[in-house]
Amino acid sequence: MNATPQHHDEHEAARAANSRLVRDFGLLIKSATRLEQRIDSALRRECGISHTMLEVLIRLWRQPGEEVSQRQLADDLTLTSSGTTRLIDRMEDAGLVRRVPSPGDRRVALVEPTAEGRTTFLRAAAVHAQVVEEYFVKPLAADDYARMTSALSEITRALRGDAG
Amino acid sequence: MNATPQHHDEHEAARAANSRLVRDFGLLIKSATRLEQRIDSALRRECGISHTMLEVLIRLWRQPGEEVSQRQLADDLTLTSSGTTRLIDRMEDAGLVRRVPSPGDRRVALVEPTAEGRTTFLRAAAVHAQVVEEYFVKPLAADDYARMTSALSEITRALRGDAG
DNA sequence: ACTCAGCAATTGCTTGCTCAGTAATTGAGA
DNA sequence: TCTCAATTACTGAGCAAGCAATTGCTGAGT
Repeated sequence: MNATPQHHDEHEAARAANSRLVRDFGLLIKSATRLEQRIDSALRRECGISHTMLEVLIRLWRQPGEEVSQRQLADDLTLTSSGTTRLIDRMEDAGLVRRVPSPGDRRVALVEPTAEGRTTFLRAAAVHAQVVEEYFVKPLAADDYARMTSALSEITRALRGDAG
Repeated sequence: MNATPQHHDEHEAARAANSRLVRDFGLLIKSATRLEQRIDSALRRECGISHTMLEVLIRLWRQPGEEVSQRQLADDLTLTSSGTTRLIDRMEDAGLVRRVPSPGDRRVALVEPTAEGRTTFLRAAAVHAQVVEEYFVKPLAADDYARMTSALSEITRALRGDAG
């Protein structure tokens, strides 16, 4: 046993790296990352779109008839406005959505799905559901699933609470 | 009420976008993404490192004395080997780690933390713990927290199970 | 002993994002 | 009515990741 400051720090570092908190939180990040990667590659392979694009399409059909601006999309997807601009560029090029000037405010561009966007969305949603079912629902007992989603709601609420 | 195929598809699309599965899974991705962003920006601001770099440091102190290759880091962090190469490049430039040729296999580069890496890690771990405590532990009842982590273990197990 | 399939790390190129800065438009207060 | 701070979208530059191809090395089968 050596009691130099270095040895003390090494011990502290090992403690920190193996703490409960670190381990558990790592699990959350890792599961989410891997799940998203899995969905993304399935969608690219089978529908030619990214997971982010699917999230846009989901948002566009959340409340049919609602006018959705890029700003709203940016907020809902946790993207910057420039990221959103270029995402919509790509989706427009792919024929999935179109930009329509807002009648009420000439600064905003509303985003609308096209007919092609709709058929792609229907296929993509099926792929998405299949992967989610397999790796999110199936591994969990029904009880755990319910608790998990309520816990996640709490977390997003806490995060939304303050700025940053 | 119009019964054209288009109307049927619109209805299907709205149903898909509002399904339980989609909503719940979106919650998981969004919480994880936002939490990670929050941690990343706190770490950059207060310690000058990214969240990914912290994950490397955590891994390096998981089993002190263990030899860790870039390949192992890549697997544990869910990164490609090229991504890992450049990540370690940056960390080496920042003085946090150093590459050491493996004595047993001249293909592999072992990654070791430096003294500076250790002090940075200790500060970063404190920042990390604080954010995790605030937005992951505190919003959850103790009971929910325990169930959540066991559920996450199940998910990672399911994901690890098959290739992908 | 030699070959060769396979693995570790690296590099060039591409993608998808952020940040910082810009231009047009809006709406609230003097 | 006019002004000006805030807001929307967009653009250029930069960064961190992935994919594909390359290099150097290893170890198993002949």
